[in-house]
Amino acid sequence: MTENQALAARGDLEADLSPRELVIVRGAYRVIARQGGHRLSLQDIADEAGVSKGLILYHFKNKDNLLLTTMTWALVRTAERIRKGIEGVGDPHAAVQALIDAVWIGPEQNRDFYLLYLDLIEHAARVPSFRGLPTVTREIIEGLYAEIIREGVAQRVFAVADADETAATMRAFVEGTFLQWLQQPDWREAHPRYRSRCHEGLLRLLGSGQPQGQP
Amino acid sequence: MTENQALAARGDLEADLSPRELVIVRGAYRVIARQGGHRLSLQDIADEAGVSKGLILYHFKNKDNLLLTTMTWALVRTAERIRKGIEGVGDPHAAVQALIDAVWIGPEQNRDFYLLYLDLIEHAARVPSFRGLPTVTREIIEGLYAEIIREGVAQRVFAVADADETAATMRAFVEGTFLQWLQQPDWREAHPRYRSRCHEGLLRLLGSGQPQGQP
Amino acid sequence: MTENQALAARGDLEADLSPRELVIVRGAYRVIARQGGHRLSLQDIADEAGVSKGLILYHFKNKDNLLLTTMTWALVRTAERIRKGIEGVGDPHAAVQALIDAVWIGPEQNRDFYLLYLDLIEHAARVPSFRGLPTVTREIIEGLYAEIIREGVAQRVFAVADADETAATMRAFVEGTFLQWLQQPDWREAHPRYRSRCHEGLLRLLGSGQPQGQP
Amino acid sequence: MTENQALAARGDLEADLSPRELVIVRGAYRVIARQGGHRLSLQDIADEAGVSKGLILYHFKNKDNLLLTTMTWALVRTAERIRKGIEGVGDPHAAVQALIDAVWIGPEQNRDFYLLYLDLIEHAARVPSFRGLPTVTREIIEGLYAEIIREGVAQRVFAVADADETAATMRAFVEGTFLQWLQQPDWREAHPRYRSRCHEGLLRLLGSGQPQGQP
DNA sequence: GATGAATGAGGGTTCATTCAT
DNA sequence: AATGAATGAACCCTCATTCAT
Repeated sequence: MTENQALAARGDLEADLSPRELVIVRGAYRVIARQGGHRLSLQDIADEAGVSKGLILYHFKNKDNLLLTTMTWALVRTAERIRKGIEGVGDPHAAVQALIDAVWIGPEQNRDFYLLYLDLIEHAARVPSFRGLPTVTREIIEGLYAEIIREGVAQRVFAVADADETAATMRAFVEGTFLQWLQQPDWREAHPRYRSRCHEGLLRLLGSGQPQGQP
Repeated sequence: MTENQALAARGDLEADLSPRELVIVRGAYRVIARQGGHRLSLQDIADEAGVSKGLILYHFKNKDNLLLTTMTWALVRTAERIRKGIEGVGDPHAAVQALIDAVWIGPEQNRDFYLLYLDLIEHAARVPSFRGLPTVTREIIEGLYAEIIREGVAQRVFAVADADETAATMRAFVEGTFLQWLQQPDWREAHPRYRSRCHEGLLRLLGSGQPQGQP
Repeated sequence: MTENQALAARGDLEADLSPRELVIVRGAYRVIARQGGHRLSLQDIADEAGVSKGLILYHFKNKDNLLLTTMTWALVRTAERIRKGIEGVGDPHAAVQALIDAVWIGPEQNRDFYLLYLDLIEHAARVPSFRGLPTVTREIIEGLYAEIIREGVAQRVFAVADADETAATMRAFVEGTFLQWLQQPDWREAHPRYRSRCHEGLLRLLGSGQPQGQP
Repeated sequence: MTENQALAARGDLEADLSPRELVIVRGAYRVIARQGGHRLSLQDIADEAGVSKGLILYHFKNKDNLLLTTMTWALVRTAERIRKGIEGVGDPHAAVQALIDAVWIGPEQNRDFYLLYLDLIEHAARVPSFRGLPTVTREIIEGLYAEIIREGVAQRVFAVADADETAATMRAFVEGTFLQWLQQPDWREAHPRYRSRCHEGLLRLLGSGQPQGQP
């Protein structure tokens, strides 16, 4: 697996943030995960981050901008984690396994991130300044998927006609599965089950699943 | 296809709403679709519905309750529409086609509904009174899917081990596809493309897709 | 003296204000007079008027609009008072006297009004929505002056070439005199002195003053 | 025309200001002229002057003090300019002409200064530390006027009983004329007209105007 | 049933001022 | 001398909710 372009281009976002700004962004991330992108006040974030409300606006100009920065930061951080998880894995099936491991890391972390992700989509649909985010996300994530697919196709392990198309399909399925899981009242316990279901579904979409109900 | 239990149990929601309440709920639905479940005031809804702000609270007690009612109404209405679309269709492949037709009805309608659906998930994750909604939705929708699957398996058209498990997988894939589509800047034009992709993905998950790249 | 057009057109401003709005406007006037158009908060006005802060914005939409309404109200009320003071006075010299009496009514009232008037000019110079106010004021006030002048000229009491031009000059002088007076540390005691000076200056500008230094 | 006492006493204000302080005061003057004495932040001034916000407070202790210094500086600078314009002019009529030339120097400059002057009066009326400013101004300006008057009376060109009283009247008229002019929507084009009107009014107040309407 | 005046809590934002560097 | 990060008070405004009519 080689370096991903779009991700690399964004990989230095942390470098753009001063230490103090990172503290605020991390606090904002925790509060968004806990309360949602709409049910939070700057005071909540200030308290969580241990700074004054004024300082947040001193660094981020306004609330929307802080939200945008925080969401971008979370996205990039997550993509980076996935990228590291699958890089250097040569065997396609092992790569899919590594992908699943990198994506389904744990109930709390996944729930935090995907609730924020839904907020992001909602914002992108209605607030102009957030419009660009989904495209960036898409390129990063689907790029990672496509690399796995191409490698698998090259090794004749996966039967797939169009790598990019299938990457998009895979992402749809992964995120759809998270959507279901988020809605489970027992999401904590259900995590491994959805994780397996996701794994199996991916293999099936890659034309590599074992036909069910056979020995 | 027989009557769905969970849906039937909720099918009389409209009967619970007085004509005046229906006017308000419909107005609320339009405003939520346009502005999102958080960026709306009771005044916005009152204006849209052509009633006074006081009347809304007279009928719905408080804002959260109106939101809950509106989301339930939208959910039930949509499920009912899908149910009608596939009932009486005997051939499994035709049933899948009918399902796709009933679900992917049009860019504007789909966008309105799925943005509201994201709001719903977000609310369910954080507001106690919304907690029950996803389970109801799940039973309704996956029940419809399962019926199609069972019929297809009975006719030996679909190769599927566990109908309920596959129904859940299908729903994950359908909603994940909508999630992708929502994020497209050109969602209006992209609608048919995602619709096809959804159709093909479903067949593949049902063990009935044409192996790509083969005659 | 006949009815003034511009004034009459605005004379029903009070009719546009509901009783509650009048209470707020009166409170706002007192606070502006005391603290200035910039050093006041909505809370100050709410306290002065004995209403809640929310009610002010319910009726006036925003602070600027309340200020604009209040200034217009003060202007119209003052113009009306002057108009009433001089109407029906036939003798030109008596009319000038009546004008002085109507304008220089008392230290506190004059100070309140002219400090607000300065705020008004400052606002008109910089806030677009206030731009129209000075023109209205001008037409009302100078119209009153012009009527006195024309009557005096008709009776061959005043020697003036252009009534409108002289009206403007008179107003400049009256307001300039108030400007001086406002700056007096002992404005309360100085009131009669400036009043006299204003009276004499007016007569002189009307070509009717006694040449000073003569018996 | 001899040296004016009050002016001389303040004439060394520039000497009190370090070069850096002058830069700040000049910047503050520009910002006040543009935005008004209330609608400006220290940051605005810092940006305009090209220094840091901290430096302003280092030199001027607090915002009010900077405003006071800036207004005093503008006042003294203007008075000085007028004094230079009329000094050495022996003929009374020529002196009045020189006064007009020195006072009505141009639309932009006049507007900047007189809007600041209104701010000054407003501040003087309400902020204790500004209370002394108008008296200083008065002594400076009226002193200049009085000198012209006394010279004209000595030469039997002006018919005036009390030079100081008339000086005050003249100033009232000049400033009142500026007040009118400031309120003109077309103040740029109206400048010459008001300038003439001011000139004629002054002559009339000095008992030297041509009786209008006579050959 | 229906309206809309009225309230008050809370949120985002501005900004003078302080202070460590 | 000079900077700018940091604070906190104050402000305008929004809005769900109450209630008299």
